[in-house]
Amino acid sequence: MTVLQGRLADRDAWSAVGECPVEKTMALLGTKTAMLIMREAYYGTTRFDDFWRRIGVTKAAAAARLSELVDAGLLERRPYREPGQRSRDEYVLTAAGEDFMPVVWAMFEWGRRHLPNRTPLRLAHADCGAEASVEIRCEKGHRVPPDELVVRTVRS
Amino acid sequence: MTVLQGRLADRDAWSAVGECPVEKTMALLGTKTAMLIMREAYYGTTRFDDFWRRIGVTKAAAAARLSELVDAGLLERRPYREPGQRSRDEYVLTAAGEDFMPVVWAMFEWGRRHLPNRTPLRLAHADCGAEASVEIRCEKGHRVPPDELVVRTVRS
DNA sequence: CTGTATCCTAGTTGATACTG
DNA sequence: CAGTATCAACTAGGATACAG
Repeated sequence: MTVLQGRLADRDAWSAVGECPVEKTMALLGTKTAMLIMREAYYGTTRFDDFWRRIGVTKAAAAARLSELVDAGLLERRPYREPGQRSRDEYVLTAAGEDFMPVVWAMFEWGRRHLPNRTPLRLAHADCGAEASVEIRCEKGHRVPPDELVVRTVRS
Repeated sequence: MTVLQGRLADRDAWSAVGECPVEKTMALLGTKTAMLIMREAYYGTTRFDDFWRRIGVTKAAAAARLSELVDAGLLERRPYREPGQRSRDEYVLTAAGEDFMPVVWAMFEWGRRHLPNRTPLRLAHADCGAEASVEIRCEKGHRVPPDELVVRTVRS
């Protein structure tokens, strides 16, 4: 499958190189609740009450994860005011939060295809109506199959 | 951002529709160790001893996660024999395991871009040498930006 | 090299009650 | 509606020892 290329002879040294971004990302977002909050945000949810009820977790869990996601810069608290109500906060996606979409939708697609379920939900491209999914592509636009993907080092 | 389309008037019902694949995927693979095992498998690791040492977890944790990944069908135990040694098992990727690549590499790319780190590692397309990343595309080949992605229901 | 067994700690979550 | 505060349950993971 994937082949490692670069200057490091000792494969064991790779894991230490700069500390893996996968590991750091999991440390930050590797909980069921955080991932589902992001899914909800992509669905368009912004209010606290909608988050915890739609996800099906307790308010305590939702509040803890929401705060972490705000601190991590994926969501932003933005004040809003319903007519006749006091000002409250809603949680809106930041650019970094939108950039996280491939992770969530890649999980969605993998689960949809490889786990038993009957979800009628599909990703689609609004502009042309075709179904969408998550793929690995190179800068030249080629689709990159597993056996053509390599991990290599770049010199700083 | 993402807009929900379909026949369901009540947004609260969406989360219940078929049970979300993201949630199921997280239940199965939502641990740091499982995700790093998949990363290692993509790096080309197949031996038990390499897995736990390169990932930096205990043998107990690695063994538990490896068994789960085998049960879930992402990895397969395959007997091999070193000359003069008894037969042992190695862990090799299945088709379902390869399909999981977009999840791991999407995390890799997000972490690399949005978390402080100096990893010199980059994904690349072996055939043409260009850098690679994970993107959302529709069947017609259009790149789908966040605001053009929708989730809709299909009738069974 | 490829694990298993045991004990212990830390983090996530559920349940429930309370506040503005 | 939008949280906070507690407490208890479960699980992942580290440390260590042992085994084929």
